[in-house]
Parts: sequence; structure tokens; C-alpha cells
Amino acid sequence: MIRNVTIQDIAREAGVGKTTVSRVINGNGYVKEETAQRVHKVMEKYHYQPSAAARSLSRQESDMIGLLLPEIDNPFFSEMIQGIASVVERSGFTVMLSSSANTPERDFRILESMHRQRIRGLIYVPACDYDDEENYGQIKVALEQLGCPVVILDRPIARLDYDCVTTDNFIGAMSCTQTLIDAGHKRIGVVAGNMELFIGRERFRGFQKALERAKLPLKKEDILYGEFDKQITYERVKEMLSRPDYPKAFFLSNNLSEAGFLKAVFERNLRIPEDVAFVSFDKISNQDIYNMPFTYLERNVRDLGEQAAQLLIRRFDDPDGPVQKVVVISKVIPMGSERKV
Amino acid sequence: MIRNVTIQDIAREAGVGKTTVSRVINGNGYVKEETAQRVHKVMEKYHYQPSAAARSLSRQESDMIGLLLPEIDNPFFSEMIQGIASVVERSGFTVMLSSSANTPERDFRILESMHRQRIRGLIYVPACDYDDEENYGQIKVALEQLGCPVVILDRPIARLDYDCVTTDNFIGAMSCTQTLIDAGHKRIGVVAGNMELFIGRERFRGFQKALERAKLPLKKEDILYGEFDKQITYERVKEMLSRPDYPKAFFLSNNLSEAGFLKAVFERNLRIPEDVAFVSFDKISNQDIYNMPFTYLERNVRDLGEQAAQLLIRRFDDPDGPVQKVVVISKVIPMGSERKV
DNA sequence: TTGTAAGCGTTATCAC
DNA sequence: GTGATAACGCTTACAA
Repeated sequence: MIRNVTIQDIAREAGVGKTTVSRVINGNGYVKEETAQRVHKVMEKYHYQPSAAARSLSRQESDMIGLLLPEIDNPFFSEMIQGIASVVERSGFTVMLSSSANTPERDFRILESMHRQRIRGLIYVPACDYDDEENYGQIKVALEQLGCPVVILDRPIARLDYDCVTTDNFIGAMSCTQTLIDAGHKRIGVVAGNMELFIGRERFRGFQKALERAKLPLKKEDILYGEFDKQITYERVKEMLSRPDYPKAFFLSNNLSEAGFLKAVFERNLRIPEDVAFVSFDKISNQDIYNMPFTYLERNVRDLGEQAAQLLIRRFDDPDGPVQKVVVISKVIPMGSERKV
Repeated sequence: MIRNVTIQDIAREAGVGKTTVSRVINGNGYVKEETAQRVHKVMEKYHYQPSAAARSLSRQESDMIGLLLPEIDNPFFSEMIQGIASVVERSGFTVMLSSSANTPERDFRILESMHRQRIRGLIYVPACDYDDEENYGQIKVALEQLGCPVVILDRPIARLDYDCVTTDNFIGAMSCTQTLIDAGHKRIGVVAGNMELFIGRERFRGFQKALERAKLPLKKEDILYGEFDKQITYERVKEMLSRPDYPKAFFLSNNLSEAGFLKAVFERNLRIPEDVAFVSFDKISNQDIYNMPFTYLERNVRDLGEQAAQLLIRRFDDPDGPVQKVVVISKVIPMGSERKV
């Protein structure tokens, strides 16, 4: 754990000034080919790497991009990270990744930490909607304090006018439900998501709308609240399946709802779609291996991430251009689990 | 995008010197209660956050901990990240996460980037073994250059004497195989992992050893190389299952091997364990939902990560203590897929 | 084509 | 208790 090699050391050893070394490192300004060679040699000899801290301090801008997600163990977000990282790293930036674990307080804590790091830009999937007056004010200020471009991803925050990449949750949920309707189901249940979240409410609204348009009734007892959580969904679906009477078709609000739902279904040895049909918004991981008909709403999650990263990076060169709202498309992939038999 | 608030601004507004503000921030040195209050007020008013860059530069040590993994979309590593992040963040450090995508060149690129960040410590799951002379020399130097504590996680690098958290892959693979033997299988096949990796070879060796001890033969054609990759495993298992004759029991070398294997098996509508039995080293995600008997070697992956993080953080206070080698235990959880029927 | 010097925002060492 | 002042390692005018 010795002192790190500095630009000064390199300059001395190469018999030049620090300025020259700096010019060699950054490839700007004039420097004689021969001198440059010599400097390079010395840098390699000592495995010199310029200090990012010193550089950001001097340049007054860092190369770090913040990535703040609500979950990191959800494969949905893992895939998103892939997309983001590929774009960000290709552009020479460094990623600082944190998970809020769906906790607003952690969102704030992490944003402070990112502020200290003076991140160059932020890609943000909020832990919640921040829609009441107090929360809204807080998140607004927290983001403004960052003083850098922000891209909101997947979960929009109303009234916050940042670049944004989302899916149309209403339309998506409607398509899912319509798929069940088209298959001939008349009584359709739902595993709703977290209704505190806009995306949860939108998906539910899309579900309702589809039923309404088809003039199908929705019984209150056919609505389950799974909170976008596998375990909770499992427990509630399990309970429902133990009733004498329940819907034979379901709309599932996300991948974790699907996982919990399937667990309960398989536990009772029900067959899909013979005993119970469904369509899911997003798909569980490894769904391809079971040779079972799992119908789902497909969206290119990796692309979702890439788009967000591109939006952010473009924003660096054009800080004051018009705000961009990207909506990535989604479509139902019918695999058979929607069928009525 | 205005200039950030600095310690100087706070000092001025509070009518004190920067030193005093610094003392208030860090809670060291004497400062009158009343003064401290006043400074706090001003800091809050401006949402002041000290610049991490300036601080590291001045202190000559950063609060960033590097986390370098070979894959980030593999749930195995997602779970590991959870464990690491929980410990690291609780201790007030910041995580810099990167994935090498199993590419040694990327390992080096990322290590350089982390060197520039002057990371305080590194948790490292190498992309490969670096066991030939040239590679070994390179990784050795790259890690030394970092000039910070390093913990090698999950995939040991021979001859590199760093703190280390691993599983006993040989023993683990032996237990898996023994489980099949105990169930009465006489002909057991294997989906080997990446044999370029020590962990791949160890698991294979454990498999062989178990057979040998039981005096069971191993046919060459019963060995499949799945490269720890789902798609590759799928293709090769698929091919094997199309042969007129193949083993009715398998040892699978990791979670992705299991996924690929199951995909091929289910595609042919084979039943587990009636048509084909298996035991897997690690388990696929969502394995609990299918109500199917998936026997696997359990290790506490989250704990693996936590231990590594703890080792690293303890190392900060005791840079020269003896090198620690932690081996986390594992055990087979018999679910039924090992049975011979 | 190169070097000198100032400055970036902190912390640490002294004085007072 | 408090405040100048000098680092820390880099970039960037400005000179030469």
C-alpha cells in the first residue's frame, strides 16, 4: 500500500513538465512525437493511471453515471442493467449502481451519496411515485440538487419533467386482458400489482378497461393484490384456489406475480390452460425451459435500458434541448396459456 | 447546472472558517455547540454535500469499493451482490460494480478503471483462472497496482495470496454425485462446466472421484461439456437425448447447466425422475414454483457475498494480518430428482 | 512545442 | 474553539 504514482513522478522521470504529460494523457495540445513516446514509456513502466478524483476536481465534472434501481435481484432489472452498462461503458463512463430495495428513504440516501460523487448523470427507476405534495417536493429538490441530467426509467413520476423511457402500461395490460377475452373467457380474475405505484394502477386500469369494453363483469372477490411480490402473490392465490369457486382465467401484473401465481397453481396440480388460464405482463426467468404455454406481454427490456442510457448521454451534449419521452412498444406473445378449453 | 455549493460558501454564510465547517461535517475536533448548530442550518439550507472527489484527494483514500464480477444477469451473482451491497453500504462505502462478461480483457480494462478511481478495496470474481505464466503475471501486477486490499470470491486464482471466500467445489460435486449413487444409479452422466476454469475442473474431478470410489465406470460419451452456459448445455443435452442409449442420471455442474438440461429434457417430455434423474450444483431461479423434485447442492450465496465484504472491511483496519481463506459449507438438498425408479 | 502557476474542494497542521 | 495555510493530483490559461 505505497503512495500512488502521480503525474509529477511521470514528468520527472520523463524529464518533462506535468503539463506535457497531461497533454499526452489526454491527447490534446501539441507535443513532439518523440517526447510523447518517452512519456508513454514511463507511464507504462509505472502502470500509471491518472486519479479520477483529481481529474474530476480539476475539470469540475466526473465520469460517473448513477444508476438507481428499486430491485437488483429481479431479473427484469438485471436485464435492464445489461443494456445500460453496455452503452454507458462503451462511452467511457463509469457506473455507480445502487438499489433502493423499493424504499423511498433509501432513494434519498442514495441520491445524496450520488450527489457527493458529483455524478455526471442519473438513470433512475424510482422506489415509489412521490405523488403526494410532501414527497413530490422532496424528490424534486433531491434531483435538482444533483445538478445533472436525469433520465427516469420505467416508472414515471408525474409532474417531473425529465427525459423518460417507459412502456404504456395501460395499453399493455389491456392487450393482455383482451387476449384472454378473445380466447373466450367470461370471468377473468387479476393479480393486481402494487397499487401505490402508478404502473400498478395503470395496469389495473388497463385490465378493467378491457373487461368494460367487452361488457364483462368484474367481481370484487376476483381481484387479488399481489403487490408485485412473489411470496405475497403466492399466498393470496393459494387462498383463492382453495375457494369453492374462482375465475378460470387471470391477468398477472408482472413477472413476480406470475412466479407466485404459478407456484400456487402447480402446488394444487392444476393444469394450464385446462384448469386455469393466464396472461402475464412480463415473463418469469427460465420460462422457456418448461415446455409449458406461458403467454406474456413482451417488451425489450434490454432495449429499455439502452434507450435510457443513450438519452442520457445525448443530453450531455445538448443540455437544453426539448425533453424526450420515449415509449417502447410491447406485444403479447401467445403461447397457449390464454386458451379456454 | 449551476456550480455546486462548496465548503467555502457554507463557511462564508455561517460566518466561520472552512476548517470549522469541516469539523462539523466530520464530527471531529472541538466546535462550540452553538456554532455547530448554525453551520448545520446553513448546510441544510443549501442541501450541501461535500465533494467525494475533493475529499478523497485530500484524505488520500476513497470510499469506493470495487466489485468485479464475470456475469451480472446470472441470478447466482445477483444474490451475491445483495449480500455484498448490504454489508458495504452499511459501513458507509460506495460500490462501483462492473461485469467482465467472462472476458479476461474486460477484467483488465475494468481493473484499470478501478485503479483510476483509487478504490479502497476490491471484491473480485475473476473471469478466468489466469493460470498460464503470462496471464498470471499480468493479473498479479494489475491487482498489485491497485494498492488496496483484495478479496477473491468464488473462483480462486492459484498462487495469488489474497483473502478468499470459496466453496469446496470438489467436495460439493462429490456429494451431488454420491447422492445419485446412493439412489442406486449405476450409469451416471455429467454436464461438465467450463473446463478452463478451476471450479469447472474441480467439480468434474469430484464427480469422477465419486464414481471411482463406487467403482462405477464412466463412458466417454456420457460426458457433456456445457461450458456453464444454458444454451450450449441445451443443445448438447438435446443431442444426447436423441441417441438410442444414454444415462438415466446426471450430475449438472451449475445453475445454468441445470436450466439448459431441463429445457432439453422437458422438450422431449421426459419425466423427472422416472425417465431421467439428476442432481445439480446450485439451483435455477424459481425452482420452487414448479412443484417438481429438483435436487441441488445448496450453498448460502448471499452469505458468500457478505463474508467477502466483511473480510474486506476488516482488512482495512488490519492490512497486515494473516491471509484469510473462508470456505463456506454446502449440502445437498434431496428433493426427489435423484431417485431411481 | 513546452513549462509555470493558479485553481478545483476538501482535510490536516499549525498557530492563535 | 477557531481560522489561516499548505497540501492532495490533476487541468488549463498564459508565457515563453
